[in-house]
Amino acid sequence: MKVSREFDLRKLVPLNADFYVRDPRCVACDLLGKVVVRHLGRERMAGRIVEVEAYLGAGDAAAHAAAGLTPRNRVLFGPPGRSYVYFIYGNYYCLNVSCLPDGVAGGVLFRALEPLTGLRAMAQNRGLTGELTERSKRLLTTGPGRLCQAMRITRARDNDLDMTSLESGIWIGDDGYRVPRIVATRRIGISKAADHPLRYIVAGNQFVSGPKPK
DNA sequence: ATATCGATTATCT
DNA sequence: GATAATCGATATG
Repeated sequence: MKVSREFDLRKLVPLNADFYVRDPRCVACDLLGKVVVRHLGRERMAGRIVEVEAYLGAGDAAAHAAAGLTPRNRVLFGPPGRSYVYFIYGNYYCLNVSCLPDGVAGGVLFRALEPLTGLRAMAQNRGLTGELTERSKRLLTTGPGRLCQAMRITRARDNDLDMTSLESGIWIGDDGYRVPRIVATRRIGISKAADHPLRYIVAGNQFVSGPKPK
């Protein structure tokens, strides 16, 4: 998949809030192939979305929103297209985007990106030294904790940002790229409601988490 | 290649 | 006090 050569940040059009006012399952599928852009001062990083998970509202026992509104998860209940960043396992952050209209909970977790620009900075943020090989590129943004570390996304600074705005530091754009094929599987790392196929991956993409396919 | 396990802390019960 | 939308290191086939 040689998208990086063709990638042009200037051709990226931000997704508007209406995009996110839908069932998280639809939003999740349609986010595959879109691009996450991170601005940090002069630093610019971007990666194509290749793996996501949908989290629903009260009916989804695995969703943070299932227990009702709390200070932590309030963004999920708020307006669409905003960043929900949470801290997990004492070490890592995970990035989500809120879905559905204000007052209705739902979100999509970003699980893996194919790095496009700013790979050097990402490697530095991840503490990786040495040459970037095809192998080590997979360690940059493959996995929800990794992609947050690579892009220096933290809850204190980056929770509840408007991801439809170029000004916010994290936004999502469409450059017209369309993914070849989508596969749905069970979600990773959950114990409740684990049997629903709400994880969506770009079939055959090397940057999807888990054992390397062939 | 797959399996197991420790790290480390915010959040909720 | 228990758990977690994880990762990386280590061990073993």
